[in-house]
Amino acid sequence: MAMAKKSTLVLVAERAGVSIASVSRVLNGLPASDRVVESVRAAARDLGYVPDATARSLKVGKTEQVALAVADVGNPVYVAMMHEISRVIAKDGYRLVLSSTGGAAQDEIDLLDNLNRGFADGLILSPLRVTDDLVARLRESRLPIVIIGSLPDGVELDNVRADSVRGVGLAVKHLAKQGRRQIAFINGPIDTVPGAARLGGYLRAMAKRELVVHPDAQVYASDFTFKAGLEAAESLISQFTPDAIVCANDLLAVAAMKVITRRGLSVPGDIALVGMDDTDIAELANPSLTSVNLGSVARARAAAKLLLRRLNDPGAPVKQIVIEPRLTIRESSIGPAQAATS
Amino acid sequence: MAMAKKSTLVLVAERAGVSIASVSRVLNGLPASDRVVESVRAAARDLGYVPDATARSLKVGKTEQVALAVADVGNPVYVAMMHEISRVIAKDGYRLVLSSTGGAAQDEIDLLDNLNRGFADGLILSPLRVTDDLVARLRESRLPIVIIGSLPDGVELDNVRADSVRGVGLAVKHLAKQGRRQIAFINGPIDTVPGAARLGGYLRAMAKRELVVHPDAQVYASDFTFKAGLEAAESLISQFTPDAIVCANDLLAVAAMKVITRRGLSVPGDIALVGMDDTDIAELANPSLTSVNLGSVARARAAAKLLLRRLNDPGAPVKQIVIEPRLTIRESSIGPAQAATS
DNA sequence: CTGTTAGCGCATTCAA
DNA sequence: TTGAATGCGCTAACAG
Repeated sequence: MAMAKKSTLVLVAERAGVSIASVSRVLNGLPASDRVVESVRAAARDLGYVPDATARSLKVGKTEQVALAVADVGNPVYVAMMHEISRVIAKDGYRLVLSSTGGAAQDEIDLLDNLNRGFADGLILSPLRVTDDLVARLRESRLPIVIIGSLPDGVELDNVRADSVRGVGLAVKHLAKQGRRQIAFINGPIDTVPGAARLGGYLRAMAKRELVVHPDAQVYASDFTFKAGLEAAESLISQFTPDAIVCANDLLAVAAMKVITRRGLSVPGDIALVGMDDTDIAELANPSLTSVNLGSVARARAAAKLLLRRLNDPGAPVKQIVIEPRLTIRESSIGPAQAATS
Repeated sequence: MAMAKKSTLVLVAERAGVSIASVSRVLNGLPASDRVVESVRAAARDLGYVPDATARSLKVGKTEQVALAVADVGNPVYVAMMHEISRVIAKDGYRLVLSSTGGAAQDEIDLLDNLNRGFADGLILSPLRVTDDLVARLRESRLPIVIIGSLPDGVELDNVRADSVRGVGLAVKHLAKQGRRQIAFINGPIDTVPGAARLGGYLRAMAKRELVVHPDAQVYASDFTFKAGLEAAESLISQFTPDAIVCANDLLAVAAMKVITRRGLSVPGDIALVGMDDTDIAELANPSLTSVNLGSVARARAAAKLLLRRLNDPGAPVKQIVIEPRLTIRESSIGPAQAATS
C-alpha cells in the first residue's frame, strides 16, 4: 500500500512463514495448500511485493520483449504497423521495444549485434535496403527474426510482404479505366526494396495496357518523405504534363497534390492521383486520396503472429506470407480528365 | 563469426586462460595487463561473445530501458515526441519501450504496477486524464517518472508542459488581427487535461478582446481524432457560421477543413482555420494549416533530459518546465474574410 | 504439498 | 594486477 522500499521473495517468505519456493509457487499459480496460499497472498499484499522482471528473465531465459525496427518512424504506415504489432504481442504478455534505424543497412547490422545481447526475445524488422551483408547477419542471428518486406530469393527467413507489383498494377488499371492515358510515376529511391518493386510494377502495368511511358514521366524522390515529394513533383510537372500520377506512397502523393493545386490545376479534374499504403493521411487529404492498400496492418499482424509462433516453437518451418493489395478508391481519382470531358 | 551457439564469460575465460573476473574487467575497460587484455579480446572475438543484457541488469540494477506511455499512438504529435525521446535517450545508451495506454487512467495505473517489476529504469508519461488515484500512485512509484502535461497544483513530480492557455491565446489574437470576429472553437473532450486547458484559453482570449462567444460557437469532439473532428465540425457548421475556427489540435483542424470545403466554402476565404500542435500534417494540409506550436519536440527533449538527470541523480530537486508556445502561420488563416473584402 | 538447493550470467568484493 | 568467491532475485529440480 504505502511506498514499500523494495521487497523480494525472501521478505515475503519470512513474513508468510514459508519457504521462498512456496512463495514462488503461489505467485505462479502452482498447486499449494490453502493455508500457504492465503498467508503468502497476505504477506505479498502487505509488503507490496512485485516480482522482479529482470531476475525472472535471467532465470527463465525470456525477456518478454519484442524489438521492432523500422526505417522511418515519421511515416504513418510504420506507425500503424507499430501500433498493431504492439497490440498483438501485448496479448501474449510481450512488450514492444523500439529500435529506430536510419534506414541504412549498417544501422540494422548494429542493431542485430545489440539484439544478441538478449534484451529482447525476437525481432521484427522492416529494412528499406537489403544488402548481402545484412542477409548474412540475419541468418547468423541467434534469435527469431521476422522480416516485413521482400527478401532476395532463397533467403529462408520468416517473412511477410506485400505484392507491390500487383499493387501498382491496381493503380494503373484503375486510372486507365477512368480514361487516363498519360500516367506518370513518382517513386522513392530506386535503391530501396519498395522503390525497385514499385518501379517494376509500374513498367509492367503500363506495358500490359500498351500505355506509353514517356521518359519524363518518371521521377524519383530522394526518400519517401513529403518534403522529397514536393521536389520530385515539381520536377515532374515542370517537364511533363500527365493526366494522372501514381505515387509510391501517400506522403509523396499528398506532396504531389499540393504542387498540382499550387499550379492552379485540379485534382482529379486535371490530374488524377493515386497513392500507396492507404494510411490515415489518405483519408485526411483534401480531396481524399485514392490509395493502394498494401495491407500494412494485416502485414503487421501477420508478422507479429509469425514471431509469436516461432517464439513458442523455434523449430517451426519457415513461413513466407504474401498479403494481397487492394485499391481504396477516394476522390482524387474519380471521373474522367477535364480535357476529355470538355 | 559463424553462428556461435551462445558464449558466456566462462567460455571466454577458459579460452583466454584467465579468470572470469579478468574477462569482465577487460570487457568493461578496467585496468589489466596487456597480455590479459589481448588474450581476452581475441577469445571474445573468436567466440563471438556478446555480454548478456539481462544478467548485467540483474547485477547492476539497471535495465538501460526507459518506458514511454502515451494515450494515442495514432496522433502525430505523440509520434514526434516518441521519436525525439528515443533519440535523446539513445545517446545515453537507453532503449525505448513503448507502453500504449488507451487514455484511460486505469490503464496508466496498471502500467505503474507493471513498471515496478523493474523492466525499465524510468518512465515518461503523458496522461490525458489525471485522476486523484493516478496522482497517488505516481507519488508511490519506486522509480523515476517524468510527466509530460499539466499536473494539479502541489504535485511534486518532474514535469514539462506547454502553456496551452497562452497557445490558444496566440491563435485567437492572430485571427482577431486578421479581422475575424466570429471565432468558433472545436475542442476535444472537456474532461481531459488538454481539453480543459484549451477551453480556458479560448474563453479568456475571447473575453480579453471583447469578442462575443456565441453559445453555438463551441463544440466538443468525442476525442482528439480526425473522425471525431468530422462530426464535431459538422455539428458546429450546421448551427453556426463562424468566420474563423480554432481547433484543439491539428487532426480536428484538418477535419474541419474537409467539412468546410465539402460545403462549398473556402479556407481561409470564408473561414480561417488554426490548429494546435503544429504536427507534420499542418504542413501537408491543403491549404497548409496555421497551427500553434506547443513545442512538442522541445517538450519531449526536455522530458527525456529530465529523466536522464534523475536517473543519474535520484536526489535532484524536482523540476517543472514550461515550454512557451508560438504560432506557425501558414495559408489557412491569412488574409481577411471574403465577406469583409467584397 | 513443501523446503532445500542449485544455478541463470554477470560485476565486484576481498585476498593473494 | 589477478583469481576465488559471493550474490543480484528468481524458478525448477530434487528430496522429503
